[in-house]
Amino acid sequence: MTDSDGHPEPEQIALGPILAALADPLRRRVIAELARAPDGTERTCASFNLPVTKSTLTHHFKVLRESGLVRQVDRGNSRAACLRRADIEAKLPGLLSLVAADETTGQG
Amino acid sequence: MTDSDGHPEPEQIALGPILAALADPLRRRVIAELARAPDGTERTCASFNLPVTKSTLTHHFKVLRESGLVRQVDRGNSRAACLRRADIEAKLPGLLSLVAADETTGQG
DNA sequence: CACAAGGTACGTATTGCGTCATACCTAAGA
DNA sequence: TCTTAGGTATGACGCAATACGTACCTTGTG
Repeated sequence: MTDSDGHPEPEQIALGPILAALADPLRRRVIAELARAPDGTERTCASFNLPVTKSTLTHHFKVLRESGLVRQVDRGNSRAACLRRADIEAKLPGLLSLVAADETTGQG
Repeated sequence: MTDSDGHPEPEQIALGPILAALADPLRRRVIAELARAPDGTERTCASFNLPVTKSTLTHHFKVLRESGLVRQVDRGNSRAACLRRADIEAKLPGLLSLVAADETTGQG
């Protein structure tokens, strides 16, 4: 066990929670933006400009974190979220490409 | 428009409804079994032995049908469901492999 | 210290989803 | 024709998920 601060181990990443997390349009938008960005990109929760309040934002990122899609690291003042690209690609190869290529996930 | 009897055209198949459909464990189990079977396999709704009633079964297959995952064709007495493998693979390549390979989708 | 910014936790309302029961339809067989 | 089997449509119920407001914590800055 490394941190397990709500983050599942790479082997514990399962299809069910991942699909459940990606079923929500807002969460899928977050993953799509992260997937299109270069690997290792760190972004704060608020930087995605989702049309929800702070508490709802926290809820969505908790789902993303507990599903294993993103890792949240403390950056002093705020908390940065970065995509667990390698872990997901190892367990579910090609999934992130599908989300990234989805034109429905409008960023405009 | 061909049939469009609740079946979306191949171009209309979108990631959102597909993921929403696959988020449910019962529906994912159906798709997993169909994906593991040879292409063109036709199965009746009841043949999957899902632990739900008839009406719930109809509901789930409606979601699968309207998302574009399966096509339901009238077979006189009953209605056979078959996986729209080519259509899905064209829009979302690799997705069916992930569902088929998921060991969480226990069939035992 | 005071204050603002970013997140979290708790409680709560509301919506959606899965589930069922019932009633109805169609096709095949006795 | 009657019965049985497989599906569908509708309505209702319960639970989970999304959403919000509020309060609170932490870090950084004035």
